[in-house]
Amino acid sequence: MARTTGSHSDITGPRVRAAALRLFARGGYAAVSMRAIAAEVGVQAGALYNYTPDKQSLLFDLMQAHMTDLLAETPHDPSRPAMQQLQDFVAFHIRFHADRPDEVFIAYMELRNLTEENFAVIERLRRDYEDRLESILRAGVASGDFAVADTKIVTLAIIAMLTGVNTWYRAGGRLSLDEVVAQYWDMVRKAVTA
Amino acid sequence: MARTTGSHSDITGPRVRAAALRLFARGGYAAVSMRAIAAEVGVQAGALYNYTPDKQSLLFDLMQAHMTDLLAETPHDPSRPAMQQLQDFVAFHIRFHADRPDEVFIAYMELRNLTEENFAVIERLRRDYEDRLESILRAGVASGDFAVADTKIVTLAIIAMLTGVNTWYRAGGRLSLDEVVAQYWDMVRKAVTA
DNA sequence: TAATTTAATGAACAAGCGTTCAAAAGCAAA
DNA sequence: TTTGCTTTTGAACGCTTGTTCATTAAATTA
Repeated sequence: MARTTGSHSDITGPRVRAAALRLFARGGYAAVSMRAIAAEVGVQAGALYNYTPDKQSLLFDLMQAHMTDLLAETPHDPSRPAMQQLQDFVAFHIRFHADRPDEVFIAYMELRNLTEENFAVIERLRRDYEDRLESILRAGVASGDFAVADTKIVTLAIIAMLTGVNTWYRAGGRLSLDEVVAQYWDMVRKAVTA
Repeated sequence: MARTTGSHSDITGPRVRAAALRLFARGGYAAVSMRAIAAEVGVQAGALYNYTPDKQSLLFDLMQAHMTDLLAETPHDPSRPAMQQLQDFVAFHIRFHADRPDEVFIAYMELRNLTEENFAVIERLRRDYEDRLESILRAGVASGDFAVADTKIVTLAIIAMLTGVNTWYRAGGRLSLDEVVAQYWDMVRKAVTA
């Protein structure tokens, strides 16, 4: 009994999500039709509704999965010095985001296409992630390692700067990811120290 | 003869652009219908076509006007020390963008909804703006004022960081724009010096 | 092989899309 | 008041949208 009552195909389901991810990232949620997603999967539009209740859930599930992964993988070790925690965070953020350009693009561009309830959920996860960084900054200020006047502003500035990497970085380009991480860490380190 | 043959209303035209700007910024280009824009202006959809050949031109004209304004107002005085040119640039960028949240939002979010030709035009203007900053960084490196390994990366990092202000800054909030400018200048200055 | 469950089809739905255009309305000059 | 031009209307066009559902096909279990 490999197939349980009520279960759906374990092949088509992931392909639907993958197609939605690709197409949403390239064309934008509003501009991508269910028929276009179905065509990418090689199926008729009606079949998609075996795997998602509606188009909105398709978007929301992608964004929620991305944010949940992000939070689950974020390094977190308060026992380490703040400076090293910050370095770990910078390296992690750049690498994690470089690995998932489509997810990142959607997470930043399609917020306004979420329903009010769904938006609140994603926004909360985003804030949780920001809080991880701000905690590090506050620890560094407390220990005297960082010279930061307003940890909230610096948090947002660092995240904006790091996420900006995704607008230009391409694997196999002029710079390796190691070099990118090193350069950004150099800027961040200098910006938060006296 | 206040009205010249072939001219269009000088009242409705600007209102159409203003409505398109507002609605595109709030809902996204693809999700905003011509009928919605018309309703915002208080007119029927057909009337819009007295002021724009099509929806695409409405978007393109808004973005082009924004980028042209940006470039026209960017401070540029190579005779000043690089450090002061950079400070001027940072202050200008933050203030200019804070004044035009809708235009900025559209300019960053709706690039993919431009036709290929229109995209090339906007992309070129964006690159021109980046080059302004990179010129300042190169001058500072040449004069020994800046310690920057890769001016291209630092250019993109600074612009991403500064533009990020628009995601959270609201007039009348916790911080004045002067304070925001001061904090960001502090970070940028430290990041580009040894 | 027969019975049962799951997955996909393909047509249909009401609604909305960008755009066009003949007709009507509004206004300035003569 | 009449003439001529500008602007708006309102209907219509062909097409696409998200979603539903009875039917068919396929695969699994018995």
